[in-house]
Amino acid sequence: MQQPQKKYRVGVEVTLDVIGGKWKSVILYHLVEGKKRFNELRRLIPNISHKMLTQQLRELERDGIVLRRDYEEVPPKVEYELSEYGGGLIGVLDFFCHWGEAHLDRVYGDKSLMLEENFGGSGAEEGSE
Amino acid sequence: MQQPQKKYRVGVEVTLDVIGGKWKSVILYHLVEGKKRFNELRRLIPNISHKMLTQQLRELERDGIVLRRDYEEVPPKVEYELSEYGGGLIGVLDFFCHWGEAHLDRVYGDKSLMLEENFGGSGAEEGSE
DNA sequence: CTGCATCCCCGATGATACTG
DNA sequence: CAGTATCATCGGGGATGCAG
Repeated sequence: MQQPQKKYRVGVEVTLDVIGGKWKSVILYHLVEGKKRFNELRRLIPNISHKMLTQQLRELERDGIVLRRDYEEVPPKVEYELSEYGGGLIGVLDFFCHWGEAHLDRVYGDKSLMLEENFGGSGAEEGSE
Repeated sequence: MQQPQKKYRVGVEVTLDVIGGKWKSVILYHLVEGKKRFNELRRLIPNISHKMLTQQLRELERDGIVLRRDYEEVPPKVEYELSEYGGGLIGVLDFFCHWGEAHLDRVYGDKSLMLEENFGGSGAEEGSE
């Protein structure tokens, strides 16, 4: 979805470009729960790199899916949230989550075996607010 | 979705692995219309390479999304179609198509400018049948 | 804390050739 | 016509460093 010159043959391709990246929908999935700060998202998606998160957020922002609010303070504080337009994708994200779990269940018989355990259960929360 | 060892954090990731590839959903989109032969799909998706189509179809088949029927004749004749299980994705595929077109409209004001024109209009059809 | 640029590697993808 | 294998390439994405 970078260059307006890009041509598509079917609407499906467009949608995949917007939310189909390796991380896009995972980011959106977490934003459905509410506003999230940059590092908050990094903790929620431990496998994503700093660079990727920035990049994907930029694209989602450019496409109008998420809103970026910069509090312009020091230290920097930025929050990301689903835009109203992006809210139209919640239904699909929910379906994805549900379908994916059911698929694991169908294929392996026990989805719980496939989902990684929680990573930050050690109470490393920071109450900077 | 190759190795059963792969771990996921959220169902969303699973779904994206199954239908989120660059071509998966486009292939499925065309299969919604009905059975399609291999080269028929190649014509419908002119930008996909022979190898990619084969590979993606194999994965979709392995995941139970599409059914492969080999007529075992010469010349070879193979048809692909959406499985009953894969049919559960039609709703999403339809949504993707619709949402994608609306998105182009929203972003550029005229989606028709973005969709490539049909590719085989030069009458180069071969009536081998 | 958040963001941007650079370098670099590896895997995804395409081109080609060969088989049934 | 359909499938497989091999090789070359391109770009996605990770690691790192610097800036505000």
